[in-house]
Amino acid sequence: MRLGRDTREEILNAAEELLQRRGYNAFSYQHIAVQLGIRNAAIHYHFPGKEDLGVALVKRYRQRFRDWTDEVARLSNAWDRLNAHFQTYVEYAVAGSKICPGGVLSSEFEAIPEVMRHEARLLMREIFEWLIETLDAGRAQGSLNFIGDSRHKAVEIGAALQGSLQIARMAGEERFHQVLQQLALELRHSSADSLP
Amino acid sequence: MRLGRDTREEILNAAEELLQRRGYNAFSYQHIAVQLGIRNAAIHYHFPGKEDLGVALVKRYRQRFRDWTDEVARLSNAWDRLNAHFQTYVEYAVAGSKICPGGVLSSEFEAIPEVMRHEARLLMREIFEWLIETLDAGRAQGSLNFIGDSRHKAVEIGAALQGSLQIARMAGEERFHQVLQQLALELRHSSADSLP
DNA sequence: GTCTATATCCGGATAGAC
DNA sequence: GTCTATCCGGATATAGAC
Repeated sequence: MRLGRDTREEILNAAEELLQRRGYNAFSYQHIAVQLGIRNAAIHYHFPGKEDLGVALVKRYRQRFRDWTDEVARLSNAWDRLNAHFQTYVEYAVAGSKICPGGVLSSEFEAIPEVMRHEARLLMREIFEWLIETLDAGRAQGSLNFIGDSRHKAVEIGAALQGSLQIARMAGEERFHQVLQQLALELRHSSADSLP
Repeated sequence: MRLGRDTREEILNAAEELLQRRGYNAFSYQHIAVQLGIRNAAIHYHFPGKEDLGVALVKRYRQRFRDWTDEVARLSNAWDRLNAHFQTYVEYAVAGSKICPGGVLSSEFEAIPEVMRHEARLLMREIFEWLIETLDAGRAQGSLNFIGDSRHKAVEIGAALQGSLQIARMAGEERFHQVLQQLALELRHSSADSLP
């Protein structure tokens, strides 16, 4: 209605918020419609089916991540890049009971349309490839310390981030920050200085 | 119908399976009814409302965990106890795209009845209390090595387990085993023997 | 591009017979 | 304790006016 108002974008923004708060199957076109002050049918004009909306959301996450990696590529220190990645999750955490896209999509994996599953797999893969690269770079330059296979460490970190955001919902936001602190402690700890 | 058939138990078993595969909001009384070859209404006889069923499920998880901790308390080695805990998750993983109760409940936390949330919080707390105790015992006896606060490490481990089960769904079961391997490697690694 | 109105379906739930 | 029948509400979705 108003000049410059991009309804499609606003729908995506509202849907993204709802997705990370309630999950895919627990949000409806009604929720979005009420929030934007429009009608149900208006959303169907932009996204004929709910799965179209779902796919658009995941594609947007993927694009955003690509743009983001391009940006942080400037940072020469791998720990700084990894820390910047952590910040994404911090933003979810402080927003209050928001979980990460991967967390939503994997939890509901068996209950989302196949097209969405496909996009979700791609998103996952892209994130982990970046994580592995970053860990390898960090180990090579000495800004990150860890033992074992970087691919294993990457999944461990990704899983811990995803899991701790969810746990924070039930057990308090501190839980998330404690995990973040622990991850950092272990990655920055040179194995020379030992146990307490 | 048949002698000794306990419908209530069978409903719980089917529901538990569905919960960990599809999530709370994505399974219906229909799913259960079809699976057990009974009618919708029969389930309502045992569990008047869906939330009654949900609460019963979480209470059962809690009871099972209490029984389990009593059992493994025999093991004098903390690493053995922790490893036994890991086995619970391995069973979920090899069952194929099953995630852990905490993972389901925390992902859908904003979309489940308040009574379930309450039970879920208790379950979480009990698991983490046990994890912390176990880590402390392991550190004291030297069977577990880690740096930092045991409460932080406990959440890190719990989050990694929960997250990796979910990630395994999208990226393959190996991911879960890689995390398990990495966790073990780090916990059993004496900081004397250093990087490769 | 957004509306009203409506269609369809499904999940949760109840009443009452057996 | 399980059935049949039925109700209700919510969610996805479409048709057609504006």
